[in-house]
Amino acid sequence: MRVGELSKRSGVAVPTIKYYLREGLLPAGVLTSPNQAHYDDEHLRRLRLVRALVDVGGLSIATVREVLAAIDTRDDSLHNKLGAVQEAISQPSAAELDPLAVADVQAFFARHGQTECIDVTESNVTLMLAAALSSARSIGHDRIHELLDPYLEGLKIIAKADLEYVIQHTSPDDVIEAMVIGTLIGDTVLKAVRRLAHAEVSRGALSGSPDPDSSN
Amino acid sequence: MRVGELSKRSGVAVPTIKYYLREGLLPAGVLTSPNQAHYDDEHLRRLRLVRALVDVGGLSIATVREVLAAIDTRDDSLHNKLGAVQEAISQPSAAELDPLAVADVQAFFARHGQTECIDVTESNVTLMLAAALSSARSIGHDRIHELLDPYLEGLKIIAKADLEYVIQHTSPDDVIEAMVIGTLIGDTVLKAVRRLAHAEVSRGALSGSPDPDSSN
DNA sequence: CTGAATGGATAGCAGTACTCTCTACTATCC
DNA sequence: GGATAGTAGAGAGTACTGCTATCCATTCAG
Repeated sequence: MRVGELSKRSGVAVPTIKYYLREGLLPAGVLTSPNQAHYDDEHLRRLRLVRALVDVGGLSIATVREVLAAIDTRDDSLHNKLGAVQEAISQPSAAELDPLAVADVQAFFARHGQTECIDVTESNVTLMLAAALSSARSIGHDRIHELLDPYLEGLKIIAKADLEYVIQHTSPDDVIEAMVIGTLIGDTVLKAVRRLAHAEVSRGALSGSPDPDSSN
Repeated sequence: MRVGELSKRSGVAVPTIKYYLREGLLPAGVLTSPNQAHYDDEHLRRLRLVRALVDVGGLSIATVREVLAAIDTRDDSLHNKLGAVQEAISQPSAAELDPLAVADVQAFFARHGQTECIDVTESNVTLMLAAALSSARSIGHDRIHELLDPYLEGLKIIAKADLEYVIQHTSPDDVIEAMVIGTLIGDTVLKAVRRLAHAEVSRGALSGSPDPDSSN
């Protein structure tokens, strides 16, 4: 198909597709003549992936490029690839780290099997965690780290479901893509469902009248 | 204190503070003369809150303004206030909703006590959820809704921990602020811990050598 | 043959979050 | 009392992002 059809089928405007081509988010089509190129279903698929990363994941164009690069690394183990993708989609805030927050993270790791001291700056994921705890501390919430263990407990259930989903519903070729999408969409879904859970909980606990009629 | 000291104590540059004042994120100080104003600890506190919302929550200035407005509504029940804040911090993507995704959300509510049909467009939270499921569907993941129930199960544990944290560590005056911060920082923490959980899980399941040596 | 579409390139534009500059002042130290 | 530093308020300017618009030569479709 040509760019016009690609645009129609994906719902992405032609100039935007051209922009993505320029930015390297989309591989160039096969040139059949100096000003005619042919795009296939892989392009369509990739284009939809880009849109999903941007729309659902809220990723910047630069981050999308990193994620795609990680996905396209074909000569690496799935585990390493997933790690690379995770690094790409986990951009920590630039704020300074509170050493106490770093200690919180290290203690958390120590509690859960990590025997030796870890360096939180080694991974964006741990950095993100430490940065979040730092921010909490900076505004006076120095007990947030107490939430880490219950969070992990809940997330074990969630991560297990994630894994099962990926295993059941994707071919090996698509595992990484599914993990990215699942992670990003899952983040959004988790956010939303957590808010619903909060609302549910607050209905009983925080309502104007101290009415202990409910739930739990 | 004057703006210079406010800046020093908060780590926010004076021009930025002035910008926040202009944008209504920070109430004006008490003018002691035409070009002298006095700021107190409440300003400092609010300023740090703004920074936390921006840095940790990744909220836009406009969204921060909405959140603050919701927090400052003093004549409303906590539950309603929390709802308003949640609406403010839950900005769904603008993409079109897939009716099937909407049905997924409705089915989810039906499974969990909501007897009558809900209108997903009535709240940003449900809209966010439906939008995420729509995006998933648009790229061929039409089974993501199967994750909702396990997610809820995990999130019940998490939300309970959230509630306990808020009750134990905050005075009634600060409950809403703590919920906002806890929600936003919690989102980030959840993201990070979920990624760690994925890494943990993938180490066993996806490693290059199909080595069934581990875990669960 | 004609007109729409295409590839490729460059320029422009709207939004965001500041940041800079300027004009009055005021406050204070010497 | 004068130099110096700090301040309020307001508008313009900046850097970056993610498109969008325009242009041109070419080419394909009818």
